[in-house]
Amino acid sequence: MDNLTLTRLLSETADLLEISGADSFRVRSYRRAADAAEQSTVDLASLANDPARLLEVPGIGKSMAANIKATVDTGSIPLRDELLAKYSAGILDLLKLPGMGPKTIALLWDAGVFLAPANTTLEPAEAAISSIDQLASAIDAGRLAGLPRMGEKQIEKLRRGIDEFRKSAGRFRIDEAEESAERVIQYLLAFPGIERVTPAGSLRRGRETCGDLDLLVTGPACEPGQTSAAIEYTAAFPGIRDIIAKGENKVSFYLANSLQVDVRLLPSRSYGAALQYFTGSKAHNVTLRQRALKVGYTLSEWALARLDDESVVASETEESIYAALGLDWMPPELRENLGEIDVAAQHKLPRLIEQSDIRGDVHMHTYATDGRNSIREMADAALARGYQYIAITDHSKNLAMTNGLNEERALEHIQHIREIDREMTGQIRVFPGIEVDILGDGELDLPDSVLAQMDVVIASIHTLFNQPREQMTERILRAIENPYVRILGHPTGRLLLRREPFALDLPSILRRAAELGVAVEHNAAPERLDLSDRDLRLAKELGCKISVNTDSHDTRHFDKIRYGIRQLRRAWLTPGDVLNTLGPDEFLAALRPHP
DNA sequence: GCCGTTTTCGGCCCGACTGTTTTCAGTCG
Repeated sequence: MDNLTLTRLLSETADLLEISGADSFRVRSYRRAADAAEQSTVDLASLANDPARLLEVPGIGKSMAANIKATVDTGSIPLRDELLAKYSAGILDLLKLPGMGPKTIALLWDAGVFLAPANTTLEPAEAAISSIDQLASAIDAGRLAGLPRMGEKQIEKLRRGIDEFRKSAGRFRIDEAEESAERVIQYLLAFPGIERVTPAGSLRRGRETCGDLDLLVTGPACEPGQTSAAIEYTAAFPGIRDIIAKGENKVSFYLANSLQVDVRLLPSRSYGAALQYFTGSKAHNVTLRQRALKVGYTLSEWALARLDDESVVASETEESIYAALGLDWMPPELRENLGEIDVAAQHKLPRLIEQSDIRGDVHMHTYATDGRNSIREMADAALARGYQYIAITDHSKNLAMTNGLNEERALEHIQHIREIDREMTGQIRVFPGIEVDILGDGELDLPDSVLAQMDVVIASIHTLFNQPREQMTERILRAIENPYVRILGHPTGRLLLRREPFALDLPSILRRAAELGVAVEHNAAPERLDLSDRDLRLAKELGCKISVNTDSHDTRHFDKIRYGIRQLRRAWLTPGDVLNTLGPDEFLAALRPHP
């Protein structure tokens, strides 16, 4: 039972409780426990028989500890099973529909919308329809009309929501969301009277995916009473597919790619409060507001104000709000309620790693294999970025598809790399390297005699990634035992939103890598970002060396480093935690020594 | 269901928008 499963079970229990009309604070405690499981770097299930340690986790009390134990023993939570027996599992999908909350589900449930239709002669495959499908057919059959709060518009909203759900269930990668945001921002800035547009929400916090886009807009056209022109202009953005809502201060719509965008117009005097509020995260804001209450203030998206006479204490900038609460300003990446507020109160926030700290990139390909540029072109592009070193790490022979290097070509390639390195003396170092493939049995596909010539040996899995978990784990553990391996490449193989990560026992791998001094790569490409912020925190806790690289196949790809950096920041990593902040000689010296 | 510098009981974050409810409930972030 991993934390992810536990998180799902706990939050499903919370959803079901809410539908059943349970006490909202009881629901909240299940959600808090789910959050705790999601964020924890320790496998909570492994502590099931150690209640004392479980109870140390904030949000876990006696009942939750018992629930966790039950999940280990039975694979589920008794309360969840009980509720699922009453409702059906598919009912949880309904919560994903816009406008559909627990109360409405309960209403529809009581009205019998989800009872199996009588007299069906459906084949079993067709009979197994989801609650969403049942809802759709209930709408079509007109069975919602006449129910309380179910007017024409409400029903139409549900119908649209179902279409939306079927078209794109899910989140958007941060780079895609960023690109969409940029288009809307450019459009908005063209309006006279709009001065500033700032993305808030998960995009500002640098999460790897975004569910929707929050854009905060300010300027003379956003002052109270003056907003109608700007609202109409916003609603006329040519990329809009459907308007969801249009009010005095807010327009919500779907873009053609189904990304939801919320544009909010704000008076400049509340800009800081709004930015703070809409940046979140929700958990961070809840804790912050509790803190405000304790000192006699109330915090909303409009201002931090005194409770007694409602006078405004701070509102124009985030800094002033945090300062009024005795806190240092916090980078958005830290605002996940993982202790940042306490640390900010002690004025001990770490100096997070920044893109400008990065002095080299040691994973990239050239047209010797599947890259698109030469060694020299890659080196020039890296130099133009201000890097002090790179490593050329083309593929090895097992990846025939990429024209991977065999022994002979690999040795030849090294000579070319060394030539370029000499040519560029005094400008940038170019290290010879290789991305060697880990075979199905954990062996590498090039002999040690070749690897011994390389400064940077990255071992990565490229094939057979569907092997069972134990086998995949064993395979990587064997590979990093090879004394020439200095970096474990894209360790989880995750391709965000396209493929599941490898099935792996990542903690065991990280632990062993730390023992051996093998660095673990954080692949910075947004479609990879293969170590989540939680994985990165674990890697740091275990004392792993971390190398952040772009795996560039093209000179233009170097810029992807920014996504990797944001993920590192979300994991509270400082320059000292990441090898690439070192200079060229120090970087090589920090890697596992050659035998 | 959790938690404690007022509390082992009695609290637990806040406001806007929507649709339909002529005064407010539900959803959302």
